[in-house]
Amino acid sequence: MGPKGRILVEMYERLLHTLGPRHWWPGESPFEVIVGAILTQNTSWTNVEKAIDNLKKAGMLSPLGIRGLDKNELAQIIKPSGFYRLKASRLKRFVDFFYDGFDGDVMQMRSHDLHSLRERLLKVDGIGPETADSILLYALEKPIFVVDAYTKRIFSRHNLISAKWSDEEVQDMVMGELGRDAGIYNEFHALLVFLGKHWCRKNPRCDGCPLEGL
DNA sequence: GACCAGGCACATC
DNA sequence: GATGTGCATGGT
Repeated sequence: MGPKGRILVEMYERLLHTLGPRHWWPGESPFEVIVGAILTQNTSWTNVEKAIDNLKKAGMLSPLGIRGLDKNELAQIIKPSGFYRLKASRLKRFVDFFYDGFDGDVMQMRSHDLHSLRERLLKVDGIGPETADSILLYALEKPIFVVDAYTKRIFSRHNLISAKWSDEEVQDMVMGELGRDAGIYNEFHALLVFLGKHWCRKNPRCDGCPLEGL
């Protein structure tokens, strides 16, 4: 582990101790996590919750449910999450992929290795790097670190990266420094998002931030 | 009423 | 490779 790794560990420990474990991802089943990952693309989580509640009330929060729904009906159900026509198509394409490749079975999908799954997910139209990685980590418990806008903002603020780094470069750096550990990646990403949402946004000047001085 | 939110695909240079 | 645009709702 290099100097950056030591800063990452310090950052992780401080966040964990001050904020506490985040128990991510919110969702009662791996499939719900996957749906949330697609619906939250460039969208606030409160809007996603409304859409997921609608799906639950309609009894359609399942692979079969979504597969059986007409795309326009699905779009109406998930409307609060925004980009609803686009996301209806993306959900439908994911469940098609899920049945074609894995019989709609999370355990079967989980039995494949990380890198082949990532490649296959990225071929699904509407699933990009962050959505794929969130699915891999939070629904399938694969050891991959999720990079999002918060991650890059916080890391570059603390001089671990420059703003120019690609998401993949950031991911490689973190995984190289911390080693492969799904539990750490899970908690770390959750803590960074929590910090970004509940601290950075309200305190842009960083007064009293848990990471002050780092 | 602007601005933002846990992206992604696609066009253009 | 870098940059710009459409997609849409609901909260601040």
